[in-house]
Amino acid sequence: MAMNPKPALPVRKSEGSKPVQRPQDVRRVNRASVLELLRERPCSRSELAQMLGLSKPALGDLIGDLLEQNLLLEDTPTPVQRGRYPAPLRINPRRFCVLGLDLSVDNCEAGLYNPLGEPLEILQTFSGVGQGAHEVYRRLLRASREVLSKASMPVAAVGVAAPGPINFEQGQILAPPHFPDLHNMYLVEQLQRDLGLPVYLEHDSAAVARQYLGSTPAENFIYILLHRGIGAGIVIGRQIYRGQHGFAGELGHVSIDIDGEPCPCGNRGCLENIAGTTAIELRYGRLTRTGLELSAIAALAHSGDPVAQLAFEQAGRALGWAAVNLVNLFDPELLVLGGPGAAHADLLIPSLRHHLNTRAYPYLGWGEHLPIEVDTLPKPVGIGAAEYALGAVYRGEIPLPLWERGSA
Amino acid sequence: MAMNPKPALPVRKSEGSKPVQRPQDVRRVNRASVLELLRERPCSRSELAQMLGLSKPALGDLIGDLLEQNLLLEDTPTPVQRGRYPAPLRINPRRFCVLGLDLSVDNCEAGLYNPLGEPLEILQTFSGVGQGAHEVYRRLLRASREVLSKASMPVAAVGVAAPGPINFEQGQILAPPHFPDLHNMYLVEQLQRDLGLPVYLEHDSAAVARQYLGSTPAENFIYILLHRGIGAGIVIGRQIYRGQHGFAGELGHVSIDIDGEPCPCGNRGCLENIAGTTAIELRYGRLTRTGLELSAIAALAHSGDPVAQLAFEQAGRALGWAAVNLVNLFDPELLVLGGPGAAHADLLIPSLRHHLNTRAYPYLGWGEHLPIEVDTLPKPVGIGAAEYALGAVYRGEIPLPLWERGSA
DNA sequence: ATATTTTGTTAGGCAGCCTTATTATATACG
DNA sequence: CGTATATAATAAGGCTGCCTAACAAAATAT
Repeated sequence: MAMNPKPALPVRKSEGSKPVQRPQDVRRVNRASVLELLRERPCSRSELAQMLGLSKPALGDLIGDLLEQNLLLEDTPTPVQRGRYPAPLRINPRRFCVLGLDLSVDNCEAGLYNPLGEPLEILQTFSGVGQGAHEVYRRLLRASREVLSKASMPVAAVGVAAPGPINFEQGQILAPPHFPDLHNMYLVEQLQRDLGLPVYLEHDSAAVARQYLGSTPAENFIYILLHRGIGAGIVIGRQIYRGQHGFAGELGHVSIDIDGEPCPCGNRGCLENIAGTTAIELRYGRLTRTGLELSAIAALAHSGDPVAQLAFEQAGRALGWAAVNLVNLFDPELLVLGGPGAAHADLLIPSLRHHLNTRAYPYLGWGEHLPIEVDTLPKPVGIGAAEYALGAVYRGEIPLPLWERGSA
Repeated sequence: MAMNPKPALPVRKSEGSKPVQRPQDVRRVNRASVLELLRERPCSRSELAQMLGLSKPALGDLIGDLLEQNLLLEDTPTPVQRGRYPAPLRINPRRFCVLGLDLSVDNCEAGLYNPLGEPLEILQTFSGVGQGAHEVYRRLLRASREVLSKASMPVAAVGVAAPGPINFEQGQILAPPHFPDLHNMYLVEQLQRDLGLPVYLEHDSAAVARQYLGSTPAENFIYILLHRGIGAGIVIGRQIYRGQHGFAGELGHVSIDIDGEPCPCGNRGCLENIAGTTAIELRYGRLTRTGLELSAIAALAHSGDPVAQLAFEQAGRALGWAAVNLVNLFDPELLVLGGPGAAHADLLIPSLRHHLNTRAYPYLGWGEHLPIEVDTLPKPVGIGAAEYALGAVYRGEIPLPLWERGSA
């Protein structure tokens, strides 16, 4: 089933920024802006109008639509200052929900999220790497159905994050190096058929970056996802950049050493063979002839073990090198470290920071001033996947499921 | 004069994509689209309507505006097929012109360009590196005024390309390593004052990329500018990406070797110290104890000199390494080589291509299929600078200068 | 009580697009 | 030569979505 030669259904391209060519598109744009602002915090009509630079009547009209669709709730006005009290508007957290899936090498996760992106119900299991496409997909579907059965509100869409590379046109996973079961799987088509919902597929690293957009005002940043591999979610103008073939951000396969060790990917000296979590474990293992897991090595490093510290330091140094190059190429506003490796960011950041401070193009000390944030959110990939689905609803790409009038 | 502590005039941010929030903005967007299409080739109203996906009446109306402003000319209908002949519309090449300036290390160039970006008049001289900010600016201004005096149509705006880094907010050149005369110069403010025209400042590498946009349909590509330094113009969705501080694309200071030679920029193993034109000259010089210029070395390489060939091959290999990393990070659709170094692209490309083919993330052979084009346009930087000014006119950011009615 | 301030709505208008119908200009062909 | 057909461009009327100006509502200040 995973090997269908061709997809039959039309496949949704996600995050498609349609051209703005007519007045109706303006409405779509403004509607999405309103919802994005309201995700941050409740606002009154006046406040929204001012923030967006639109007139009060225009905004009132727009809000009217959203209220009618029950996407927003209007709370009772609360005292603020003198003058009529503003009526706080907020997103209706019970209007609908979305399903967010994370299909990673060792994690198979299905979660329900409310319109604010908050988790309602999460089911985590193993993806079953090495047991074949059929089995992997079966687990994913089973988890999805189980979670869906618990939904207490209509489900609008599904977002799924998977390792790249991905063919977005066809909704097909191509050839993730550490997850051969998925090779050439038409994931979108299958899920759409089996779940009967619109499905949005995204890179895992793009998904986490998408998720992080919610908690940062940064316009241009790079989210470095540290796990066995290393991915980069590239955000430009608050848009995820995917590349021509949906392939951008393979930071793990950037070469740090032109004559380095060959990597299965074809390149040499790939970053992820030096700074990926597996690489850290292997390095420590080679030095000590043991086979500890990452967290154990981190614990040793914290308790002063110099070899364990070295293992992390070398990874940090390589990441620092990568960071310098990213800065000189992208000039981002922010770097974010996330994923399993980021749990031990305190061991990586000192050498990363040192490299960045001393080597990034030094004018005005942009290297020194570049903030590095650590994303500690528990399940960032699944949330990111859900965000894609949410975004589609916000942009009005998906017809909203019906709701029972009166169920505030 | 070049050291004004603060700029007084409001400085124009160039290429600012204003938000689309109201119906009028839709017009602006569609107007710019029409003009971009007509730059490629003359089209009829029907053809334009179909290409843009707009209705014929809407397009007719828009064209009416543009004709009224004399920005377009309507030629006599010519036989094409049966049915009424379409009236070809084209951009009026005599409606206005723009000034394009290139202030590079060894090139100081002022040119007039018509609305199609075609050069009308170009004056090339030396920038006077090492003679101080005052002298450099004097030369630029003098060349500008001399060229402007030859203008036979109203001048709408000025575009100027300079080496980075640049502070775009302030219109200030910061600290180009090879051109200390320019450090901290408020170029935009001075030019606006001295020329009395709106001025748009851009990186040299971004400018050439902007220029190349005119001759390629590619959405996402990277223009690699090979001169003493190496710059990258990053184009995403047919927009130049500048980075948070207008600093993106410093490809020359990406490190190819974490333990390589120190570079004045603070990093080690910088690409431009291996593959820049100066680096090639130096490498050949070290090997042969001579001091030839690049073109002489290239001539020797063509005539079979193995040392000269090696000097280019090593640069090509480093560029290939960079290309692989760019592909794995950006997944571009196209790479373009331009600038003085690109004149000898035939000596660089074989090893570059080899590296790219064997090492880029191999799925579907995207490395192998990635086209590499060589930009052979004679003065690409000046044209690129002019393009920025043209774009501003097309987007309607600049009030068009008056014209004498009747001067078709 | 009355003035003031702030929020939100109503009414009327403009811009820009669409659809449908009409006019203009050409070829094809009996 | 006249009519059918095809294509281009315009005209008329309508819808959407924004704006401004005026107004109604709801609170505080005095």
